[in-house]
Amino acid sequence: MLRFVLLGLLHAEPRYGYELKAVFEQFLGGTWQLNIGQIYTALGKLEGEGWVASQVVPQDASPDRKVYELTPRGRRALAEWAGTTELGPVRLREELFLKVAVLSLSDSTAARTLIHEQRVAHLATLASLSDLQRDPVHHPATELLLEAAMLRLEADLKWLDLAEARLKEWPDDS
Amino acid sequence: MLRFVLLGLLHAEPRYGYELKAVFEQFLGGTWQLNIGQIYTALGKLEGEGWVASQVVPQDASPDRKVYELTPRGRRALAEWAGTTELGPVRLREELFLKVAVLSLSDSTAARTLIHEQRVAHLATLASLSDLQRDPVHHPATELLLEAAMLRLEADLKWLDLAEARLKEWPDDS
DNA sequence: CGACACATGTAACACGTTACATGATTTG
DNA sequence: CAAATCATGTAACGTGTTACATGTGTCG
Repeated sequence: MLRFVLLGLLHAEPRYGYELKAVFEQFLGGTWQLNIGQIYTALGKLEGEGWVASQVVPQDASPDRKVYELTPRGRRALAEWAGTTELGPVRLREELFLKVAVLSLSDSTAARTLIHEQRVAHLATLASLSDLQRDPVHHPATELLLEAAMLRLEADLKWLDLAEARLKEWPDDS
Repeated sequence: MLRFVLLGLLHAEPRYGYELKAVFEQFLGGTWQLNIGQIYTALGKLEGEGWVASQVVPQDASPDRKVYELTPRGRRALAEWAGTTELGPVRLREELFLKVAVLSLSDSTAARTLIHEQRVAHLATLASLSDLQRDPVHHPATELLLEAAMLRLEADLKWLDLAEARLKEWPDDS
């Protein structure tokens, strides 16, 4: 996935690794921080598959840069990945959901505590995303991503309410 | 995460691997299918950490079973995992979001197509979850999980509408 | 000179996934 | 006997993550 996003960021113009890290993180609105090493291993793999080509560009006032650009095959791979609809049943691998569900099996008091704490945390996250959004620095696509995050947070908050109500209904029947 | 859910399922009563697979998948409402091998490697790791203890139980009418039960340390590890609130910024690593965002950079027509297809797919998934829900076979915790999945799907559908509207506003300014 | 930003890379790990191997017992 | 179900396991892979190593050029 990461590799395809890099591919997507290379679509507009050739870039080098160090730069890509910043572009990537900015594109994600800071919601996905990378270790710089990841960029280079990912680029190595992309090059191995013939999806990008590199070229060392000497620099006057800084170390040499290895600039990558999309190949035609890379362009095709990107289009194929991005154009593929997600089918099949949901993947329900969210820690929060599983924690509440598992806790409800054995210790509904702990479940309630977690719900309360998580609501506070979610509200704080929502607020910080809202602040981020107010900054008009972002690319339109980044704004979309931030809105996705907020909609999900709101959905999760709704779910926390629902979970709390359900826990009251079945006091303790593990 | 998988390991902790197994731990949670062992909280109620000791179980063996083959059984755990079925219990796990049922608990997740079928939204997380496992390869049987995963169970055994996970149990091996849990045993290595001293969180579960096993005991081979000979069987009359079937192969021997290796029954696992929670240790006190396992109980503590489970409580610590489940009781920990998720902090920090959102993790925005959803393929759908990234696909639309990446496509919007270069090919807003393709983005629109993806949005339409994904909406259809999401609605179908929502319907199948709704069917699943009508079956009253599930554990209350499983119902909660299914509702989480549905709330997220609804949020994602809302986002697809929003993304479509946004794409109309900025016709093509990569 | 030392600190810092710039720039590239490797090794090892964590976690989930798949494919494959092995064997006992029941049923047709 | 063959096939299906029950039951346990190993090896290898994919992807993301962390820690670590290395070196250049600038600025105070």
